[in-house]
Amino acid sequence: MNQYLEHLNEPQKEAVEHTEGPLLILAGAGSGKTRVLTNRVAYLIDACGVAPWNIMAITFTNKAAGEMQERVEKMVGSGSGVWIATFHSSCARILRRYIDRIGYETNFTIYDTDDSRQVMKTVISRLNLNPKVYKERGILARISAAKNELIDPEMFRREAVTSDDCNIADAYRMYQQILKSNNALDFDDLLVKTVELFQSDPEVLAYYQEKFRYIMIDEYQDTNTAQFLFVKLLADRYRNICVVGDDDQSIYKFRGANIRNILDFEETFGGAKVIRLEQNYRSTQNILNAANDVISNNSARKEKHLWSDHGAGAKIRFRRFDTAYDEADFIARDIAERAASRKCPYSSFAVLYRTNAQSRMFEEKFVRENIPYKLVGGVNFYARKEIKDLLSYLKTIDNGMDDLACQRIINVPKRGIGQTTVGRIASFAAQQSVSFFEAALRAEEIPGIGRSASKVAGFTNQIERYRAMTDYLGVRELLETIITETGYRTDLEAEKTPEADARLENIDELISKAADFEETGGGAGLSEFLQQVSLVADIDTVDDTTDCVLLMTLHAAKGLEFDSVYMAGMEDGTFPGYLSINSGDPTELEEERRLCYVGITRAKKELTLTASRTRVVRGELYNMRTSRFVREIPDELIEMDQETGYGMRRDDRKEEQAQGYAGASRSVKTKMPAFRPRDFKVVKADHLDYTTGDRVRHVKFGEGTVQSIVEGGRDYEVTVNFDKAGVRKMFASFAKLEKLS
DNA sequence: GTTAGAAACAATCCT
DNA sequence: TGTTTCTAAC
Repeated sequence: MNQYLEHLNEPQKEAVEHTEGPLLILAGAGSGKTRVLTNRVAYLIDACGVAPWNIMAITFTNKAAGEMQERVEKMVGSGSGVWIATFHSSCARILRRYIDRIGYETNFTIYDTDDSRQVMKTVISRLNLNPKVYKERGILARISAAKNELIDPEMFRREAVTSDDCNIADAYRMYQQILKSNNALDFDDLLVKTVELFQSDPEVLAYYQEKFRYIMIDEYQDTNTAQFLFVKLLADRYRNICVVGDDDQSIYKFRGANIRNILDFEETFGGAKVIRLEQNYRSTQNILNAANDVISNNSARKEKHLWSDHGAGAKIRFRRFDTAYDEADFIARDIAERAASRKCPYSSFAVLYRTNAQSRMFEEKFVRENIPYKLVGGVNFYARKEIKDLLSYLKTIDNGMDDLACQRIINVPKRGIGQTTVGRIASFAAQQSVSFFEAALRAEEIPGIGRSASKVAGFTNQIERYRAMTDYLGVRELLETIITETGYRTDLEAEKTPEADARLENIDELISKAADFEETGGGAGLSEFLQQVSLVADIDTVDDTTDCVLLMTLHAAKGLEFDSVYMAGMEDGTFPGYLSINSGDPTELEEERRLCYVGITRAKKELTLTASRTRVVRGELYNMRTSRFVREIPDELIEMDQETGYGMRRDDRKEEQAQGYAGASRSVKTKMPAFRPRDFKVVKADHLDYTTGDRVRHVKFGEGTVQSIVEGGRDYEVTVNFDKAGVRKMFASFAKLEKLS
């Protein structure tokens, strides 16, 4: 038997061997689809003699792409040449080569959400739209939705009926104009423009159709219309398309994912073969049963029969606490205890929650318990101010048309170029219809610019020098030059605050990423570096070599698995989120339920669900009911907590009536200001354990010496000279300083 | 032109 | 609660 068929079950084998024609693999959670995909690639190359460069595999994350690439290379030898990438990177790669055929330049910039918002702000003010009615985020959401459906500004305009829609259509058109004049694309454009390129240039399309004779798409249930068309166009010639997905794991409707893509696959690609993978190799039967019970409450889905031969395993634990504080505390301690007693690595644990805002408390508790952890998501590394500043330098150097990047750094670090000057340059640029940078080059011509002209010239000279340097300097060296010469580093070093130090660390990290890129990038240039950097997802930065607990949202956990999973915040209003409860659209609740299904099925051996009776949302405290999803799991699968009595799973009668903030309406929320978790921190201690001159430890700043203690009305104000973090003033009740003997 | 402090405002999930 | 924008003073 072929080596790539060994250790596979029957349907898996069938999936690997079915190489010609359209194939739909309905792969339940944990059914070994990644294995099937990698083996299928290897099988195509080794057994069918397909050239590696004729194969394309689309994965959901860069991380998954990297892992798959690695595994394939291990099987068929290194340098396989198979194209394995995400939709977005694939499109970026294609556009880097051919976008000049549709009127952009190949060194285009990719705008992130932040950049898009900036652009939209100008659009709103230029169109004189009422900013009270038209928020950037809202308009951008509409535009994004349109792009996902491949609706361009003209079509949007034609279909607009209300005056509101007309305004949005105008905004959409102007937004695209600005992007184009900046030679920039937003995330959605990457797909839209690639499809546009394929549709308008038969030569390019034919080239890629010929190239990608075998196409595989993972997580097909989460593709949107633009992605579907991209795939459809590419596969049209050879029709060797294999898609893998699970309709129960479709969790990206908000991003335009169209579940019809997977449901209609057989019709779209006539004669498609369908294979179901229903044996689960990941979880115990208890976990699987819980997942099945929850998901069976959804109506629109393909029935499946997932089973496992791993045995029943441990019951699912459910714990309920008074506050989210206690909840986080329990999870941190529980993990610490289990990791120690079982001698299992921290990386076998994960804490999953619905929203990033929930992560804060876990971080705090994990620091306190000394548990190594990695927070996935939150503020994206590349969204940090210092990183965006430096990247804007690179963008300005790389793409002189990117006005946004240029305006961002023209006065960073301070060069004495203020708003008024920037405004004058911008209007001159508009009037002459040149880019902002070009206008800056001709600063002397700008009326009223006065003495600032020389300052502007200093900036443009600097940028032009850097541009010349790109010929002989790599990205890393260029970055280092910028950081030193502009004084960016010295400015931060002079600050001597922990925040500035953190920024410096981030900058060093960026430099090492640049160095990394130089080593592995094969001589690729600045545009490629910037592209790679703009397309990294949070989850991509997780490396499995460091042993730590992962904290992340349920969305980010997709595709991952852990021995022990903690799902926190199992409350109506938190999860499912109140928006989905109050929307009146049952499909939104079903999507949340699928998210719950995804979460449960991440667990291999152990699943712990936790909830809190109260939760602070935007500074206000609400009473919470246990999540309906918890109640959808039958009693016999759940082990409750006897010791503390916190485990009462069903809310008692009274609580059932008490209105959580997810209740029928928002007005019935219960405010309990006296109970705010913050409040009992502000209670002044009657005495302090330490006094002036004592050595103390702070959870964040480390060790230091107490310089003075001032008794204030509500609290003691303590001044501490920390060894690492310097002198800090703080309130005793917040600082929780610990005396060192 | 720059800064800090106050007021206003916000609403998942992600490339 | 946390962040961004506005305003007033340096």
